[in-house]
Amino acid sequence: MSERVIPESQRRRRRPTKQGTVLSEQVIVETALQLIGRHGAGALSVRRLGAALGADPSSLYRYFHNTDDLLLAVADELIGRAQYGWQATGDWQADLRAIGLRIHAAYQAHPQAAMLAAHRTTGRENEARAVEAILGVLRRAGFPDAEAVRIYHAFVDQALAFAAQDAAALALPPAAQAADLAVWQANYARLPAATHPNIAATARLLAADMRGSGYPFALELLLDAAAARLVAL
Amino acid sequence: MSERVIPESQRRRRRPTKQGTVLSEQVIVETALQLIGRHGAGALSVRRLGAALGADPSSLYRYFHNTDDLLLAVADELIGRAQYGWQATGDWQADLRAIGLRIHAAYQAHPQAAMLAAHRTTGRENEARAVEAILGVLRRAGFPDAEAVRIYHAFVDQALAFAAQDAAALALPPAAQAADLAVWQANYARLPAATHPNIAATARLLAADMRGSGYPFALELLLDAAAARLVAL
DNA sequence: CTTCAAAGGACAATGCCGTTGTCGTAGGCT
DNA sequence: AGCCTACGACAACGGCATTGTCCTTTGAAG
Repeated sequence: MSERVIPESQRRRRRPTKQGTVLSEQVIVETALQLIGRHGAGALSVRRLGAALGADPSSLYRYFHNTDDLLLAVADELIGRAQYGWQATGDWQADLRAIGLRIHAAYQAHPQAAMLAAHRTTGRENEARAVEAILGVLRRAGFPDAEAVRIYHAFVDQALAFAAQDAAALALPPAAQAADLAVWQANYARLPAATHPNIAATARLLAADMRGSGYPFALELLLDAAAARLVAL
Repeated sequence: MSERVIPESQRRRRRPTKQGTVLSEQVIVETALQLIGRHGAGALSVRRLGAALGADPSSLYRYFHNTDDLLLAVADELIGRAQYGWQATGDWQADLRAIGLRIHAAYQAHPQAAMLAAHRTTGRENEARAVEAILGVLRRAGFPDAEAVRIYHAFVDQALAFAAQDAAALALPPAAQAADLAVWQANYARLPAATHPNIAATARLLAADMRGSGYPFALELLLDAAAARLVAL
């Protein structure tokens, strides 16, 4: 076979599938996003995507080389969505907080794609725009260049790392997801004070706190520490 | 079949496989780590693991309920290795710094496994020991329980999230790894000041800083912020 | 209009995968 | 010495991504 993919721009024919769908990169990517959103993590397989589109699974290989290729196309869409509509306010802490939470939220909306996207440097337009914006906020806040770069690095890596981390939790099969949670609710709640005094003393608090993401608070700590450094200059 | 797993502690018989291996949780987990390390994360399948052990794939189900269970055991092994030989010093900041860097280092030693394991709550022995130790450091430092738990959450998730993030970079094929770096060295270095003034102004610093992990500095910021909160109590 | 190359959807097959029902053997207790 | 059953082995099932091949349909050229 060697190669059956034709770039979207060079497509001339549009032939409907047996069930009447007219395929295109756009339609496939959007359906994939819907599939992930509606039926959770494991739902994205070539077979199921084909079924959702009303097309034979193998037909998708006319549009993407393989599943990774497809997921990258989906991921590309996400990078843009994280920034969509953001505007600088002039308050650097508020701005960074907003950017951090936006990145986190955008990726949580599509956990499957997030896991792939979060640790790749694309060097493409949307990424460059984000780097530029964050560096701008820091430099305008008064951080010297070297310090701005260090904080940028910690800030962005932390946002992406947590995004991937929390996405991974969401992308788990429901059973495993429930099991992970149950560990805090049941397992740790029962450890005896004799062997695990600190866990026993805080079990209730742990079970409550570990339900959610650690990111918002971690972000707050990072912003606090950065502010302290700005003052100390 | 319903249930064929017997807890390691209650095992009495040790029957060698056809090829002579004597199975045990330990042997299986260690072989899994080797397999992942040598042939990549994709190499970990029940079938291949069975082959590497000289046992029928189905035999592993006498030791683990399913692959996820096995993966959790591998994850717990990594957590155990991170703590091996650690001792509290009484200086809470130094202690947390040491634990954080140890976790990070232990996972970097097995990048492929780290990617699979870093997102999971194992509920197993080594994890409980780590939770207990970290909570102990924070409570002894004087943080009230609720605050200790919040900081524990941020601290541990940050360590694991960065561990997974940096592991993913290490686990990339060398070519892709080089390409990622090149983005900072070449791509961003060439963006014109007209469109990306902040990147242009810091390109050299960026290229240098983005080579390494953002974790050590992010950890420092977290510890600084926590210390400030302790003082403010 | 008619023609006709080839785009692209469908089918079938390949070789993975995790998992489970079942069987027989041998380990170790009494 | 004899029994029970733990546990390794075998075989089979259904689902996965991917690919070789066929054949219908498209749409441009004449």
